[in-house]
Amino acid sequence: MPDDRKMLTLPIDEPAMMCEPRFGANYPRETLPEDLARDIGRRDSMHEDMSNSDMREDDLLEDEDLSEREEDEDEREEDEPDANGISKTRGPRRKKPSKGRNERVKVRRHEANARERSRMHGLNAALESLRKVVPCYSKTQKLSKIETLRLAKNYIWALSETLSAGKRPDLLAFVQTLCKGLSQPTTNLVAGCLQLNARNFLTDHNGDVMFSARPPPYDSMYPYPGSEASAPPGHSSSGGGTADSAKPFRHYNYGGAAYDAGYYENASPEGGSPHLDGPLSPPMNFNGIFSLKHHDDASEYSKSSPYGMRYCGAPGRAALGQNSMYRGGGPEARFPYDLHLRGQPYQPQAEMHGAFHN
DNA sequence: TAGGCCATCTGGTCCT
DNA sequence: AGGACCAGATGGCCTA
Repeated sequence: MPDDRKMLTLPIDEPAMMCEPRFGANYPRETLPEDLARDIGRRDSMHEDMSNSDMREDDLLEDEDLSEREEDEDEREEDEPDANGISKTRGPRRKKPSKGRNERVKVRRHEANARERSRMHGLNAALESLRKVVPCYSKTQKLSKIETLRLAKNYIWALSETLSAGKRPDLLAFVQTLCKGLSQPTTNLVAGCLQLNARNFLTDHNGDVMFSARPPPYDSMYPYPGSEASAPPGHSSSGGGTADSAKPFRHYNYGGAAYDAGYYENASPEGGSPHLDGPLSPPMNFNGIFSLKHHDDASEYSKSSPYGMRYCGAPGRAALGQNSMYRGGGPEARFPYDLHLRGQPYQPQAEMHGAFHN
């Protein structure tokens, strides 16, 4: 049940994508925002009725010096013998914590709480960054933490599969992979982002996603020149969908690698990562592979990453970005994606955004 | 009202 | 000693 109800008590500046701040950075008490300090004070009164919760540490240290003199008296009160005259406590006598020491412990506890809050805020900021680079990002309907992590794992796995296979994935199978292990609401969300009929998804008791009908084929959403001509007759996809809902699967030749059905057949993110050699490691910073983001503010998304990546239907047409890891090389270096600057409008992508907007 | 999700507090452990 | 990290506990908010 993703929601946007909770508000951070501490405003976090949007961290640069893939450049998270160190968690639990030093958070000295005196730099606490006013509202946070107030919050701490409120909690103090709530939990322990601490009258001087906002006392500064140096004040407390002063107080501790003063109370040091009282320690002897404190110790005298300690270690009273029981009815049999035997001391209740054995071993070295422990000093009863002085009042000043207690205060100092409380202050340290508050500082630790503030650091912990800060650390968790950093963690949440990182999670928010992750939400933005996995499919179906929405400001209004946020994925829960656990679902974000699951979807990210599936996404990485699916992209790795794409890279390792070096051929064009089937949209159906791609979404199938994305939805593995996700809750039904999240599956519906992903399906909604993809403009797939959620009824096509059937989550079995193992949490695996199955399909009862074939959603619009990938090629219908990403038409490419000459695709119809290259479609082998009678070639159907692995989706096992109904014939009436699916176009005939078009065999796709890309750089010598045939794009065929069953791309993710029997594949599961749980089964370990696909084998990757050399430069074909999972892309860490390439997002929007299928431009499936569900953005409320496209301009913000544009700022999040300097590059977008679009599936390129036409082999060889890609104008790889200067920073592309696949840049250079001969025909074998061709890759089914092309990069474009996020700031530059890309018509097909804009169309896709429209298509994926509910 | 139960359950899910979340933020926060807290004490323990490990490391520097 | 102090900070980072972690996990359990707790309470609030929201939805089905």
